Amino acid sequence: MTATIKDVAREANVSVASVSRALNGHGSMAEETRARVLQVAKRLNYAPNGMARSLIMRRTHTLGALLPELHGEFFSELIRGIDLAARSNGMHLMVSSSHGNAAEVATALQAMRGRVDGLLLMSPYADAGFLQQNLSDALPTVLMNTRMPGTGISSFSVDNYAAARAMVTHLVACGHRRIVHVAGPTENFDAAERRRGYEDALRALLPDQRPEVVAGRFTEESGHAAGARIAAMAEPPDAVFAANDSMAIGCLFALGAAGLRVPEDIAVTGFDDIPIARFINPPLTTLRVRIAELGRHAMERLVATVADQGNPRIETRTLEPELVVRASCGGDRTRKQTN
Amino acid sequence: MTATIKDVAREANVSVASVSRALNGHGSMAEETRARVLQVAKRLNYAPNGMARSLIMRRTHTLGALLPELHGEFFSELIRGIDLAARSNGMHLMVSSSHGNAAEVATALQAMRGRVDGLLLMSPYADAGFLQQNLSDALPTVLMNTRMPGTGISSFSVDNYAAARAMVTHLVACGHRRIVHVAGPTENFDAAERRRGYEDALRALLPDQRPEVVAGRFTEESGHAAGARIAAMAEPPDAVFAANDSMAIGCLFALGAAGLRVPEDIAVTGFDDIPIARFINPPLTTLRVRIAELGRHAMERLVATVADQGNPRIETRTLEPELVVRASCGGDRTRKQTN
DNA sequence: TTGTATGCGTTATCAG
DNA sequence: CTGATAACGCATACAA
Repeated sequence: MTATIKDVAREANVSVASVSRALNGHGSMAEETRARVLQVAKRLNYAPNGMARSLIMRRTHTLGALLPELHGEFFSELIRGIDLAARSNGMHLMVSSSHGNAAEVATALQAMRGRVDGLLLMSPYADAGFLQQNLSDALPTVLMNTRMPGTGISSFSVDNYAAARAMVTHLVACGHRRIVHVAGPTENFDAAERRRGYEDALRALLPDQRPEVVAGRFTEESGHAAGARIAAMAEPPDAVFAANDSMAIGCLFALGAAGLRVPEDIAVTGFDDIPIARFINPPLTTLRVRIAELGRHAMERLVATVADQGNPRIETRTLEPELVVRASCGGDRTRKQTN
Repeated sequence: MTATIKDVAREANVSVASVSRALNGHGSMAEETRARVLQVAKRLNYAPNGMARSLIMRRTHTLGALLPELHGEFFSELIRGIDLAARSNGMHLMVSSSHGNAAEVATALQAMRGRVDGLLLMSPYADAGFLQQNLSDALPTVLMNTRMPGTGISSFSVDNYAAARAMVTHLVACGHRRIVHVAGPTENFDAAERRRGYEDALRALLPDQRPEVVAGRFTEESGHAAGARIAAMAEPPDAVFAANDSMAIGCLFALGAAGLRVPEDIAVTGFDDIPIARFINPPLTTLRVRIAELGRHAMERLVATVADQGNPRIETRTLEPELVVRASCGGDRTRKQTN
């Protein structure tokens, strides 16, 4: 059995109160006593029980992160930022994943109660009503990329719509006419926003072109499959805008395997700017979302909210991704089009 | 304030004991009472406090994972497996990272005490003595890729040495003579084993060749830098064996950017078979480590150990990575060498 | 079937 | 400066 505070007290011939004082540095006590207690504690390899401590202190020193998934480069980056912020603030991190639908989020939410001081929630599948109903207002919460209830909750999100429009605008400016969109899961809010941006921009800029969407699931595999389908089209498009980089990369390889040259025959662009995008060949034009930074900011806000308690300042930050043009698409393309 | 068991008891006109019974299904009670309690609990949106529950039950239903890092495709895969096993066994997951040295591991170990039912530890920087001293034998522990204390602790690891030898053997069989190794961090045990395998195999197979090692840090960036250095060598080698795929991929792009053709001029191979390796072009020959599966197995063992308690079966599994040959290197290469 | 009382390990309040 | 002792929220042996 692990040593408890009582064991230390007995061995050091003091009360448990004194042990607690010695360890936490509260109150004043004889230096001699303190030294003895500390020595015994070390000898017994004593470590305070987190549960008991949390129970009375009403602080678990743990922050929860409810994410739809843990897997893939996007979440890897996100977790990096989250972990960084948590750790640098002396907080533990509890992660929970695979919330493909609202019901699972509800369950996870319940399970976190009394285990964490605050919650970072990213749930692209839950709507405002659900959140309104399931979010305990006793538990400090920060939302990420989630349709916000509009009130009382800090929220960090990416302006998917505006960014998608920017990408389409860029492609059109490069002279592309038939631009296909490889979409994310239909129930996913981010995916829906990106698609909406694509469709609106296309209709506004190229009224004679009909938006054309190929389904994907945000994974490399699904991007690969989408690429294969695109390459097999009767008349392949001259540009592909994938809803995220993973799919863009999968698509890239599929198109290459099918004999299409990128970017000469067909341009491919993505969304996120995940680390691998820097190295991929042919170069990938994409929309840079500083994922890790976004996660870190959200977590920092959560820490502040937990610390403030009485005075929770609401922060709503919307980040517009930055267009990163890596593939050259200017001169040649335009000329080819105007010919 | 969040509702407690007392609130439910008061509202339902029963004792807290009855509420507890109703919720946990223990003991027998009038169906009518149970229904009333459950209804009140739902109305009050009551959820048991995890801390208090853990304190008395002596089970936190939480498993801890101490990893050197959370970032990158390798850990992304690992976490996937870990999370999968934890969740499918109804366990919460607490992660802790960035243990670049033994001291940090010790701190993290302390912090986990009393917060988790069991620990999955991957610490390529800690040695047997350290573990012997810091691992509480009260806390079920499973080791991953860690020099084992040899006794009493389940351990799952990759046979880095044998795999590295296999890779060198393959390269030599393909006709390569000057094989450079891009190593991982020197203090990292996995990295050291892979390097040892490379050196031993090279000395055994090609006694006239001197092992040549370029430093790396397991990251894509460091692989890229290593590739640049290799391309700049007076007489570039005809093969590169990187200690992991991330570096191999970074290296690949750097070599390509420097005008070297892969695999015609120089072969590049890696270690891990991370997901992206399937799509990369030119194809990457690598050593497949079923990372997610390894994580899942380790976690399953941990769950079993936690459940057994009195009778902890020790399981030591060593996984030998499988050679995945994606790049063709047979005919041409051999001919070129023999000319 | 139900309620009372005790304890889990800790911190905090109050006397001494 | 130190030691009892009461919480914290919950589960359970025991009594009713």
